[in-house]
Amino acid sequence: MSADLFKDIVSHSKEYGFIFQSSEIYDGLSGVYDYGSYGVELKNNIKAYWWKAMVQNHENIVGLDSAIMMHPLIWKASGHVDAFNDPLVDSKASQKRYRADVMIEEALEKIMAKADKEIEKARKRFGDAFDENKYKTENPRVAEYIQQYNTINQKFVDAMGKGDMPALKAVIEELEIADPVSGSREWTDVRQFNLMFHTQLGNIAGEEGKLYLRPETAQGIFVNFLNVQKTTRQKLPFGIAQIGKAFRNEIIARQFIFRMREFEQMEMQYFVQPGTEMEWYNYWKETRMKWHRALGTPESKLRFHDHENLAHYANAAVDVQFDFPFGFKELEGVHSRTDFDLRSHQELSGKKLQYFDPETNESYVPYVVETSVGLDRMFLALLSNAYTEENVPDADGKDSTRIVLKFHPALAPVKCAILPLLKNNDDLTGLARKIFDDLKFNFLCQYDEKDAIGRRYRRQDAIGTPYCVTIDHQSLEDQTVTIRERDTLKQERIHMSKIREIVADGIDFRHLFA
RNA sequence: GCGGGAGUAGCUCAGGGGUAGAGCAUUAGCUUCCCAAGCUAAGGGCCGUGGGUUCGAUUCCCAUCUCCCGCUCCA
Repeated sequence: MSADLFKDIVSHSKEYGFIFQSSEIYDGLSGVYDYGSYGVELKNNIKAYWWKAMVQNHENIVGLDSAIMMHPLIWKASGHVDAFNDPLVDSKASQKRYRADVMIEEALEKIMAKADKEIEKARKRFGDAFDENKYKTENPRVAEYIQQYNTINQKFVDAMGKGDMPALKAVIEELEIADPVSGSREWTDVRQFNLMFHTQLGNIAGEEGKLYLRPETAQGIFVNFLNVQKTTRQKLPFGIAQIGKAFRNEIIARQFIFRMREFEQMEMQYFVQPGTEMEWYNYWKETRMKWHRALGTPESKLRFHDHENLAHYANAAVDVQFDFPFGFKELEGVHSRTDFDLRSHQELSGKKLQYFDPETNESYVPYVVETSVGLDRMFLALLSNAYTEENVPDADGKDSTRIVLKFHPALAPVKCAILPLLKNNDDLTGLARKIFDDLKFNFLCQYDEKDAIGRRYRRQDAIGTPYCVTIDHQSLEDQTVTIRERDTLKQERIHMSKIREIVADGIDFRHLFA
């Protein structure tokens, strides 16, 4: 059921120009998608809503658009170079996947644990006379454990240092590591997965010119922290917001635009006085949830999910999850990032990244609370939530189905369709054209005279247009038109001079901030 | 990446060893004053791609690419 719904949404996205597979005529490019003409409108509207909520409505949050390409040392400082080069290995028996380095470390710890156990036993036996160092070298069993640990650990460290995957596999075999699920010792080759895409600067490929495409926008904010703070004269706490592309070489990109290799983030880093970070963490957690709920998304489809395993930089982390057709998944992350990033950059660059607090008269590295929404995920969440198949009465009053995208009017790609009731009447089409030419300066409108009026309404429903204005014979006499509301199908006859006001009010972002 | 399923018109799909169909959609014309209307006509597919078997492959076999489901990962 939900799998079918998901397929329907994917088909609808293509058929109505929201999302296309990248490079489709060349068989596509895995995990990359293009946004079609209505898709880009929706996406731009989501960005506008976020930017208004974050930058425009907070005097102490300012924008930034940092470059995708950055100095490679930034990714060294951020931990991405070291922390996201995972060697992975699969069990052939159970097909379970494991981190090779984690598995080896665990096996090595077990060996050390055996040695420690022997030592503890001996300590109890010999009491005060026990000489641990002597025992370690002279007891054959303990000495062997330690010897084994040292030699294998050395091989492990060497292999990791060189990125030698076959050597890692050899270590796994030497340690006789078995898959905990199947008990099998049959492993695939160890493979390296690099999270970041490489590219190079200049014409000559070499270590010096090696660059990464950013895997998150946040670092562009951190390295500009002082530039922005000084030029905008901000005092703590204050935030820097950025919307931009990021790239991750995902092991497996799946579920349509949910996990893509090229994607877009809407991030805000909020710089706070150390010690106040949890206060702000809670503030942003609630504030961001309100932002999502304001769009009319049912409460049952949004929830918090606390992180149990924290990333290397965080001391608290929570996801805002949305109930996608394939289950509850992360939509946005709110993270307390401590001073990890700024401190790392300060150390590696040798430049001070500190804030001078005039109140306490001291300088310190601020703590950071991050909010990070996946723009593409937001798009998919809105699309999933908006997609509705429902029965409505047809011309004879019988049931017919329609597919309608019930976007919040402020986010809908096209705001208003202008429809002359008949195509073969110059007076009707002429007046409709005049209305269209006037309204098009205010918002995205569509003029459509093709096909029966009912079909045109359905076409607009399929792309989520909130208002349809129809020009009929009465319009020629008294300058009134009918305006149809997408969700209720209700029509109201209004004077044509009122159209702009009604549509403008309906699509006003203001309603999202009530 | 592993296992399973799928790829035929823009969309949803049928078919089948002898170079392809339906419905909807699209375009044009006529008709029609309000929720997928009717009539007429047109355009659009080397049946995902490459190889093999065969006199002949879109159909059978192999490989590959892409998508879906599960496992796994997710700053």
